[in-house]
Amino acid sequence: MQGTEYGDEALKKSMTAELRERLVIAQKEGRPLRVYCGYDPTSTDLHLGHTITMRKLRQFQDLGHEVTFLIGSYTALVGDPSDKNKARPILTHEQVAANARTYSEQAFRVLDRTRTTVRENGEWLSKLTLVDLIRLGQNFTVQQFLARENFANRLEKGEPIFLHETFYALMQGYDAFALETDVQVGGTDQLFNIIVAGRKMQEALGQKPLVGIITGILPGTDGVQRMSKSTGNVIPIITTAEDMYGKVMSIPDVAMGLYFRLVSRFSPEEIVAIEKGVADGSMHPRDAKMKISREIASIFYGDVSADAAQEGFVRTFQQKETPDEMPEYNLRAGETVLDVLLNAKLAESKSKARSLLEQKGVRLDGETLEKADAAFPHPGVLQVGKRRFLRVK
RNA sequence: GGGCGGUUACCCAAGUGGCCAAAGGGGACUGACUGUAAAUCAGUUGUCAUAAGACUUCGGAGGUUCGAAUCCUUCACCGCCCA
Repeated sequence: MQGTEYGDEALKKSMTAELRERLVIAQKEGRPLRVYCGYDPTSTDLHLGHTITMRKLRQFQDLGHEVTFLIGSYTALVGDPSDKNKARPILTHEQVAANARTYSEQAFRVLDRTRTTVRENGEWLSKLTLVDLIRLGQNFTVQQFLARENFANRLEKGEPIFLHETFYALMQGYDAFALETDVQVGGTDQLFNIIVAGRKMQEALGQKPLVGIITGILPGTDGVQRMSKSTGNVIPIITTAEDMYGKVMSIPDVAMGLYFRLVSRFSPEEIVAIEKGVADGSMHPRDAKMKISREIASIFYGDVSADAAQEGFVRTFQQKETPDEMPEYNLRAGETVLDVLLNAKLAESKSKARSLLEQKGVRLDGETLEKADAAFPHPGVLQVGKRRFLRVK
């Protein structure tokens, strides 16, 4: 139950007890637990936030249980209203299919490919008839939905709650039934979908209600809002060790604890020791953050790449040397400073490029460039702001 | 189906005929300070133009006016109340 976040002690206790009980039952029956977590293919990239539940799945996997990586091909067509102030845009079949393709491949960065079943909930959800759906709906009341925090908030603010959004929980509950789920893993935003919808649905359809493993939610690089592509604060899985290391280094200190607990392999004792060190001043918070950055880069890219990323980071940002690797740009005859900034996509418009120059945010080999319309002085390392570099040749 | 209110830039939100490219806040970006942290301070934040200025933008379309985010018509969408 490490790294879980139920927001309610009683629920945590009962879930812990039920999990124990379920393990005993499964052992008697000589079968592993059926564990799943669903991921809606709403974008092409998985990010660090997704990996919390994936790591939980991995733990079950390593203990010999049966894990299903469920792609919410059908639920993505509806859009989960969880933790959203607004209704999500509805995706088309084509978008969902395209996103789903890339998902499982990324997931195997964490999951054991040979022991993972990948399924899509379209398999069973597409077969439900309207009458089936209505029958499923008989197990729930409007009040139960209105009691949910996010719906209640929207109701109070006079914002729309669309009828289709209520179907999402039903669909997810039906997934739990279709997979004969023993254990479902999900973030706190999934509390309702798992604990209310999933369990109730299973009970109504004659199954033993599942045990919910509810994990904490990882804040994004801003340190406050949940990591999500639409917020623009994600650390993607598919990137480079350098990028991943740098992005973790840029999170605010207050978010460090959650990163340690949710997405690292450090033991609770190690984490407490590090935090104690930071608190009593024996460890610089920067060094603690370097630890977690290296750790995360290492999980996805291995120790060698993680160490290299760390070295590069220290050289570039602590010793202010130019990084070894950076994008390159071939200077063409007659190009001005403005042209280069624009063509290399370091600025999105001429106005923006000009203001970067005015604000002394553009340097060539360490020298501040100021004249937008002057010919580009000479090949060298162009730096925009603190972290963007370009080798102009 | 009826009555009322609403739709403004990345987001929230002010503006109800010229002083509006549009207050304020958030976010983002740049600089200072730092630990590529936070906080703080200063600046930038529609496009084009060295500049003067020009052009596009206030849900869509049309109209009134010398002049519209602001008035009128109409369409679309949202909320509230009534049924």
